[in-house]
Amino acid sequence: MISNTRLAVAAHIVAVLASKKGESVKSRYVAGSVNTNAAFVRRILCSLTKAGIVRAEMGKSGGFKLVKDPGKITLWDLSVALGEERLFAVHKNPANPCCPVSRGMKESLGRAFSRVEKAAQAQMKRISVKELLPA
Amino acid sequence: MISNTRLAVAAHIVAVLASKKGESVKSRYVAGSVNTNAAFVRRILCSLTKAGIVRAEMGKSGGFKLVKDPGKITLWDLSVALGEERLFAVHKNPANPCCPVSRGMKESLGRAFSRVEKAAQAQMKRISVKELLPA
DNA sequence: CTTTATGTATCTATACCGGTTACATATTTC
DNA sequence: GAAATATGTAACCGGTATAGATACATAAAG
Repeated sequence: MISNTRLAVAAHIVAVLASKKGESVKSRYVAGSVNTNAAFVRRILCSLTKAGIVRAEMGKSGGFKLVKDPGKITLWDLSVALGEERLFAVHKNPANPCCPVSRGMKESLGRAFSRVEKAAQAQMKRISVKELLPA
Repeated sequence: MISNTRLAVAAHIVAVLASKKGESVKSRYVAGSVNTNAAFVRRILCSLTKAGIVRAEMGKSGGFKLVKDPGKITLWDLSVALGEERLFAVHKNPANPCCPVSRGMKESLGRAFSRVEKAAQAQMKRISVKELLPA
């Protein structure tokens, strides 16, 4: 049902920063842990920076460090930072005005999906990055 | 977070069948309500048929009809029928064996995501197609 | 036998995902 | 001040998924 892995990668990235306990970490190092390239990691780190989860330091001897306590950064925080809070998509085909079912369907689906997403959201708020770290 | 709209379309399709109260409905008619083409609708109806939610009748004067009570067909039933029960994806990059965080990350993420999916699933089981129909 | 439905394969345009390169900008270091 | 090296971000690319469209074999009714 899902397409991209950005939430997973974001969580991985933050976990790496958390494991360094506030030290400055370079995107290249993080990329090594995720096993991807540094530019992709920076793209995600950029969203996290704008969300105030991470601080970026420019220039030589730059890098990234966590701003918040890893125990207080939840999966939901990351989803919001990435702008990916929706779990379902409704088709965009225009409703058929001749069909009563079609007329109300997209609104009904929107409400139904919102209920499910709300339940998921509640759970995501209960899972912090700290729980992803090795014991 | 989601890419495809098959669950939404499947729900729409079943709602149309439900509104016809067990009568046989042609894929072409359903396609008119969803505002898409009949082959796409049949592709989804095929999954629903295999899942026992719908019965297909071949040949001239063929069509589709609901097998189950619309009040007993849930969003979760449809997701299972479509083989789309996962909401999140973990990146497939191999773990970096030198990094303790990386070593455990994919398992940790799998567990975390499963918890969220379970919450979503519980909610999806509580929403039936009947609730999507106009009052 | 003709008509007309489903089942399914194939083709296509579009979009997205993630990898990659490149380079402007910022900041430390010398 | 100049060199070195980090982030920020745009641009491009190949792979893949989505959904639309056509086509046709198969099945059943008339």
